[in-house]
Amino acid sequence: MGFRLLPDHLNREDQQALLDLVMALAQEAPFTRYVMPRTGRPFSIDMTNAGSQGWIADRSGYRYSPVQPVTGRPWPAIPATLLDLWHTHTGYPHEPECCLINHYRGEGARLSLHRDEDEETFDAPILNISLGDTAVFRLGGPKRTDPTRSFPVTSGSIMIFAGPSRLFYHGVDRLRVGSSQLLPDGGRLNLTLRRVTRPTR
DNA sequence: TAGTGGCT
DNA sequence: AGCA
Repeated sequence: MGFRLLPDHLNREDQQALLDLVMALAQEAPFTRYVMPRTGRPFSIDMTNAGSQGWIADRSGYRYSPVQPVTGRPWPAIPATLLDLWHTHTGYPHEPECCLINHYRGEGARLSLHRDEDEETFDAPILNISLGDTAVFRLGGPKRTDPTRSFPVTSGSIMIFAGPSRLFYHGVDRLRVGSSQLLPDGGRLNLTLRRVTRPTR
């Protein structure tokens, strides 16, 4: 089905280096708690982005934006380290345009079952990197009613959603708070690298 | 009808 | 897993 989980793939130094990059990015593009379309209810996680396109949400819907909606400034560039990981693990012949960064601060932080489907193209895989507390992850199939399975995703783990799994439902049920000491204040960071627009060739 | 990146 |  094209889904791959690489448990504990990144060593401690690589994880720390990525954490430092994220903290630097967050100085330029602050983490924001978005609200859900229609209901206006807030998410339980904070988000920011790097890249030419950033994933955002507000009462009118989900979409990609070239600027941070609060500051109006462009997102910072995707660091070379992450571009390297993208090419190594996806083999996709074009650059990713979005690195969505989700910050799960602790108990109660979750992301219910959904698909990444706001992109113009689904040809490119999605690369997912976990830092910090272990997440109880849930993976389903192409329909929301398909059977799901759940499994822990630890700090330094990488997931690749390629082929059919690119559009599989997935989510985070909860954190195992305190399972990692990587983040100074605990919690979990998740980076998802995506191609947003269809490459012109 | 579909909601549904949520809640019970 | 089912909901409304």
